[in-house]
Amino acid sequence: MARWEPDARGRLEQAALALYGERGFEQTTVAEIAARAGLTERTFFRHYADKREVLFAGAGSLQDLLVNTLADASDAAAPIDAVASALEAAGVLLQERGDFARQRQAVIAANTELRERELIKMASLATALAGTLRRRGVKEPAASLTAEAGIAVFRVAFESWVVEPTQRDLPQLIRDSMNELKAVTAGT
Amino acid sequence: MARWEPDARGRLEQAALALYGERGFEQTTVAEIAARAGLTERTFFRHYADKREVLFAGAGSLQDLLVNTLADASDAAAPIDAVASALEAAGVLLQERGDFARQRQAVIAANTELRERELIKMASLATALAGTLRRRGVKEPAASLTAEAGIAVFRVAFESWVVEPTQRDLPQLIRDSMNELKAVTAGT
DNA sequence: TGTTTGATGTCAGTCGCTGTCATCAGCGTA
DNA sequence: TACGCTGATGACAGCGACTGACATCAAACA
Repeated sequence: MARWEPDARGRLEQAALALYGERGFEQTTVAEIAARAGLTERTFFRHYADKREVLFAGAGSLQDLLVNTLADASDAAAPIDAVASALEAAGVLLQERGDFARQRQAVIAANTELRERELIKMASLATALAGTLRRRGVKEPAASLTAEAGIAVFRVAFESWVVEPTQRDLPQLIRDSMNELKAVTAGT
Repeated sequence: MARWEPDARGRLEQAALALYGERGFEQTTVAEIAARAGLTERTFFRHYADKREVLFAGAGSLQDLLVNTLADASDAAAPIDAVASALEAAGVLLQERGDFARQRQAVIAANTELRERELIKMASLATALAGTLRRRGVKEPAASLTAEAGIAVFRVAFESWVVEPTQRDLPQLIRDSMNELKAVTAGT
């Protein structure tokens, strides 16, 4: 017989997403999240650094997927296209968790502090992509610019995917956005 | 005879920048900032929404300059080049306040919470630029992509300008970064 | 001269977050 | 079997960020 119910982290994440969605992020206390998960406030902070981080538990695996896909991309591909393929792989992952991703994004969009946290996670993705590009031989500032541009493409595509009523294909939206960026940066 | 010393906001900003630089952001309390400015903690929060915001008082005027410059750009210029000229104008402004900008940036770079705040300010700039582009007739998602790409260029250029020991010209760095982005997104 | 205004002070209170110590089922080991 | 160790959790005190409510009082105004 286990001493505690298993998967404390999962229960905390579920409780937090539900409460943030019902009452809003600011109107929810950490004590309430912990109580719904059958735990105490102190235990919440043993699992998550702060009240926001509980919504971003999956960021690490997304970053791993991005970096690994980019690292495995063909050397023949131009850096921007290698980044594009990595972004599409991330798009596939997010689309598989479609309902969860949309609910989570609605909560984040409703609160400025959560948007801040999301932005720094995106910046972390860009930094990781830039490092991988450098390991592939891309020099600075090309590596950082390619990575930042890629993340910008991803952000715009994800934004429209979340909002759209008709569930368009996220990887396709990413490809479209990338083509749009190329068109927009092409000289007149 | 004035009832209070004038320029409470300016004194708070100076005190905050100095203390954040000396002890670090986390090790500084709002009460200490207020005391150095000859005020109370409560008054600090009447001028700034939170402990971070005191470092971003100039963000509004920077955004105004960006938007106005973009709005006044020649209709003949491609959107990305109109954005580039606005970014260069912002670069001139920052370069004029060179020492202050560098000291401020060192403080921000040293703390994650401050980097989060800076990222959302940059995102706000991108949103404002995208709106101005739309008013100039650019459609979505081209407007958002152009704005986001422009901010990415600005971020990379500003980063290297801050770090560089030799004080290269910031507007020139922005032009170089923009050209690098165009090269990087050009098809193979 | 009386009134209003606006920036500030004072104080109490909530909540995010941390340090510290106690608890106790399960595990390995003698 | 008995014993000690481990690791996840609970309990509690405390700090600092931030807020609401009320008081103050010089300056501007009627």
